[in-house]
This record gives sequence, C-alpha cells and structure tokens, in this order.
Amino acid sequence: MARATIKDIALAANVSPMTVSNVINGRRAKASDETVERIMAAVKTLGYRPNMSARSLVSNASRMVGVIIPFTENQNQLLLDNPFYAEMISGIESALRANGYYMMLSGVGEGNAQLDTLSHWNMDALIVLGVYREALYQRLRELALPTLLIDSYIDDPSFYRLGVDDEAAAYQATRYLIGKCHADIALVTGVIRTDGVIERRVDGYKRALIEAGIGFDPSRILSGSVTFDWGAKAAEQLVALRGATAAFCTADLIAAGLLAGLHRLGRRIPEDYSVMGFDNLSISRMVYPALTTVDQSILGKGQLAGRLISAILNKTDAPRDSFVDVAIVERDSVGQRGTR
Amino acid sequence: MARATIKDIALAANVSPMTVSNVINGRRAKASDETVERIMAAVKTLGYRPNMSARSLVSNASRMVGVIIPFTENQNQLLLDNPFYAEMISGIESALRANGYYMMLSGVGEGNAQLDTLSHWNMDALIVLGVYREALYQRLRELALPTLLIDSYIDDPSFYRLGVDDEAAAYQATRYLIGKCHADIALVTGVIRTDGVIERRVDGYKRALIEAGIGFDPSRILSGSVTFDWGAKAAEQLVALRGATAAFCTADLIAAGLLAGLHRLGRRIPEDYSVMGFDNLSISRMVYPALTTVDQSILGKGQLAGRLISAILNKTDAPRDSFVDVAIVERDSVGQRGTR
DNA sequence: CCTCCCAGGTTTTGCGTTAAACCTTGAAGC
DNA sequence: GCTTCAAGGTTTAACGCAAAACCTGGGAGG
Repeated sequence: MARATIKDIALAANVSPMTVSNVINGRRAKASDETVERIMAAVKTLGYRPNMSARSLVSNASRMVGVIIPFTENQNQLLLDNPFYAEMISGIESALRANGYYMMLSGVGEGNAQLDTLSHWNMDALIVLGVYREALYQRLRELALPTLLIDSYIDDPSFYRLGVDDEAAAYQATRYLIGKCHADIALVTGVIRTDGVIERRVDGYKRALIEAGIGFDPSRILSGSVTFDWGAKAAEQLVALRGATAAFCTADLIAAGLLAGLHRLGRRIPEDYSVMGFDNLSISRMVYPALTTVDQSILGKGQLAGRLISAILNKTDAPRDSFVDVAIVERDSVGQRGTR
Repeated sequence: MARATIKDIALAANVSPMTVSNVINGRRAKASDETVERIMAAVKTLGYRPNMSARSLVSNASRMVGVIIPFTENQNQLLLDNPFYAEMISGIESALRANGYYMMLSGVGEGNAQLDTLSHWNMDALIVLGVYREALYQRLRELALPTLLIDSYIDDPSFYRLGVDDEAAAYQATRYLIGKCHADIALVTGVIRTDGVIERRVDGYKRALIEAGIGFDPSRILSGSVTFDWGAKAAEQLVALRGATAAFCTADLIAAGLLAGLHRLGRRIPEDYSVMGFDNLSISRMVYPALTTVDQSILGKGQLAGRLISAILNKTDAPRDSFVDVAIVERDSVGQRGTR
C-alpha cells in the first residue's frame, strides 16, 4: 500500500484531516486529549510520514538551508577533499539539525547554474563558503533569502557575515615567529585578489614585521594557490630565498605541502626552517612534524553559522557581523632560533 | 513581486498553463516552434524557476538521492572529517549532478531518526556508506527505495552493492610486504565485527602469510578503531611486539597515526618499520614519509555509485553487485628489508 | 462528400497539506 | 430565558504542477 497521508489518519481516527494536521503540528489546543491519543495511535500504526513537498508547497518554506561551497578547478567536484570545507560543513550541519533545519549542499562553478538549481527547492536560507564572482552575489541578492557569508569581506547590507579578524590573527602569528627570534620570515599563500581574506593576512604579517623593525620585503611573499601541491612547490622557492628561516603559511594545506617539499630537499624542520600554518585542520596533527598553527575552530565556526541562521529564521535577531576568536596552537614545526 | 509560476508564463505567452508545462519539460511535439519561442521568452523575462515542491508532490518523485554516512561517535556530527567519506561524497555528488540528480546528505546515529527525517522528502533513491545496526537495514527495506550499499557485505536482494574485493586486496598488500622480505608483519585495523570489510581484509592477510609459509600469529593483529588516534596508540603496541618489522594498516587514517606514533617513539620509517596503508586518501601524500598504500580510487568509486544509481533510476538495468579494482601505490613508507 | 487523423492546443482534476472561515454544543453570566 | 463564549471540532480553498482526457480545425484517403 502507498504511503499513508493525513487523510488516511483522519479516516482511521475518525476525525477530519484538519484536526490531524493540527495535532501533528502541535496545535494541541484544538483537540481533546482523547482525540490526540487516537490520532497518535493511528499515526503510529499506519507509519505516517509527513510529505515535505506538500508542506513546502503550501507554506512556501522548506526548513532547508542551502550551503554553497566551491567546486574544484579542473573537474566539477565539491571541494570537499579540502578538509577546511569538510570540517566546516560538519559543524554547520550539526547545528542546523539541532535546530530542526536540514542542510542541502551544493557546489558552484563558473556560472550561476548550480545556485539556480538549488533555488528550485524553496530554500529558507543560504550559507556561502568561499569567494566568487560578483555575478554570484548579484544572484544571491536577487534570491532575497537570508544569506550568511563565511570569511567574506563583501560589505553589503543584504548579507550576514561570519569570519575571524584575519589581520589580527596573521599579526599574532607573525609576532609569534618573531618571538622565536626569526627575522627573515616568508609568507606562503594563495592567490592574492583584492579585499579578501588573504590580503588581510598579508596586512597583519606586514604590520608585525614593520612594528618589530624588521621591515617588509615583497620578495618574501610566495603566492600560489591554497593547495598541498603549491606548498610543495613553494619549498624550492623558499630555499632559494637565501636567509629565510621561517615561513608563515596562510593555510594548513599549504603548510603541509611545504613540509613535504622541504623534506624532499633534505631540509630539517624545525632545525633548518620553522613552518607555521593557519586553520588547525585535523591534518595539522598528521603531518611531520606536527604543525604549529593558528586555530580558528572551524568546527565551532560552522556550528555558529548554523546557529546564526537558525536564529535569523526564528526571527530572533542576529548580529550582521560575527567573529570567532583565534588562538595559536603550539606543536613541533616551529623552533627557537639560535638555540641549537 | 512573488516568484513567477507556470500560470504567469502562460498569461504572458498567451497560452494555457499546460502548454507551458509541456514546453518546459521538453514535450515539444505539443507546441509549434513559434509558441515554444514565445514561452521561452516569457520564461526568461519573468525569471521563472520551477517549484520542485510542487513537481515532487504531483510526480511523487524528487530527483533527489539521499546519501547516508555515519555520525562521529562522541558528538552527532557528520563523519566528514574522515577524508574517506569526504572524497567519496565528492565523487557521488558529481556523478549524480551530471545525471540531473541532486544529493541530499544525511548522517545517521544510534536510532533511525535521521533516516526517517530524510524520508519525509520523497527521495528517489538512497546510497548508504558505512555499516549500521540491523534495524537500520530493516527500515531501509521498508522504505522500498532503490538502495545502493557501499562497502557492505550484507547479502540481500533488496539492495544493490558496490565495493572492492577486500580479501584479494589485503592479500596483495601483504604479499607486497612479503616481497620486500618482511616476515613478521602486524595488521593494524579497526574494530572486528563479523562479516564485514575488515574481516575480509584479515582473511586476505592470513592467506598471504600462510601461503608464504610464514604462518599466522593472532597476537600480530592490533584492533582498535578507524582513527588517527588509534594508529598513534598502536605504535606502542607495535614496538612492544618484538620482531615485527612491518605493519599493514587497513586504513590510511590508521597508518597516518601509526607513523606519528612511531616518530614519537623515535623509530625511523621505513628503516625501522615499514608501514602500508589502505585507501590512498589525499592525506597519504601529506604524511611523512608518504604512504605506500592500496589505492581503491575512492573518487572514482563515488562517481560509479552515482552513475549506478542514475542508471537504476533511468530503468537501465544495473548489476546488483559492482566492484572497483585496487592497485598498490608505491611511495616511501615501505622499505626492502635486509638491504640497509 | 464523408470519415479519420493529427497537429496544436485546452480543461479538468488531483497530488498532500494547511490557513482561514465556519459550525456545533454546552455551560456561564446576567 | 436569553446572550455570549469557548472548546472542539469541520469545511473550503489554495499552493504549483502535470497526467489524462478532451477539444478544434484543417487536410488526406477513400
């Protein structure tokens, strides 16, 4: 037999469908205890499961929150093999679920196609990870849904934002290296656009160097992409940079690659080079030596994102801009200079 | 103004809603070229987006495929920080999308609650990763949807299956170590239930040992969980196992932990111990030394899963059981014994 | 000339659910 | 004894879409 509907329950419990709807949705005032009991019994024996399509159609809401992450460049795949996104999503999903919402995950590539497809399912809200072309934000505005941008510096009243103070975090990290007596510190990072996360981190790095009287040398910035492979390649450039004794990587993924590259070149860490990461991904414990890094509590950040969106949807008002704290996690990849 | 519906298009193009529906869904035979053009123009200018809830309600299908993965044990979070699941999902999603289906990701914990919730949205099919209690499979059968189990040895005509030949793969891996002149090889693995993936791998390991005349010593099996932490802890047990020179780990995650643990104990790899992994996760290149491991093309496996489900939903008939091939990837964590 | 068919539509109906308006009965208030 | 009200319902309509049945006005076949 087909899936039981509210009508079947109504028939079985000898009430009208509307009463069943009321009871199922917790509007108990509208039914006597005895009726509630009869309905609940019927729900159980008939194995009733609500039909979200119908609910969503009539209520024009879905209890689904769309989560957008980038695709990989070459192929059209979710950038989920980047543990940064994986951990974040894990956090988002758990907080959404705890609040009775469901997550719908979607990648987006070059055009707006995937976002459009996503919008066919009446999303209640959106959470956006990553940085995209302006056209995408334009479309997001058109959709006119509550939208939370994570790690974005796009300043637009249509969007909520969640991030860290990247400038301050990079400043702290660089100061930490300076405190370990490093005076020639390279910065290994992804592609530098304008007005994004990476630029803020570069700013913080500069500020720490200048403040310490070391001064900033643009040749010390090695810019590639946020990948393990770029980190591995950057090792050669770092070694070619005679004099450098430490590298601050703006992502653990890059740092992991840098470690591997340095090993291949026969350099020891932290004896020959100190390496610092950013993110505190789970892989930062797995590499050798374990990475000293800047923790930005990715899981917690994801959970906060989920809670923020839930709050917004419940009409509890949420701050337009939220920040999570960072902290330096000391492990084994950074050494004190001059104490060998 | 509210989102445009099929009626609005009909009005604008001066045809009936049904004709719009026909055109939008590619039943072109039912409209003249000129009408099609008018409708398409209206669709564009009004920014029409189909309402999947309505479609799903009337067609009793959703073009959504539910993908089920385990939760973490302690907290209720998607086991997405395990790169195995992350990579697999990435593959599944891309293949589903290429075939016009959408993925809905859900974790499942102790009960059937999350699966039930998932079922509220008319899924067209399910893909299940991981191993669960019988009650879960019971519920899966009740849902009576096309269901694909990945890496499962549950033999039930209600389910499709996709996996690797675990016994043969473990046999190969062990033989590889034997070929490198290792004669005392430990097996580091997750929890041993019955009739699952791990048991098959243990069987393959045994067969290789016995066939080589080495014989099987149960004390060489170190069983914990499929986690980095267990691998790190297993290092102590491995070292205590006097005589062992190699370890075959049934997961890269465990192998990564084992490497870290051995480093902490001051052992060199591969000079003191050879370590072999399983999966060829992206992290296997990141650890030090890079892991020699058994590749099971997780991404490709995920894609195959997506294609299989699409085929089933298109009524193309698909094999009930599918297997992907494995191959040994030689990197730096296994050494030839006796050639120092 | 009549029938039949076919291209190109239209009308009707119903999917499962809920908001809104409506009905009924009995008891309380005056 | 009449009104008012509340508790506990019921009825109706609508959400957006598509399957199925139904029109309509040629033209071809006989």
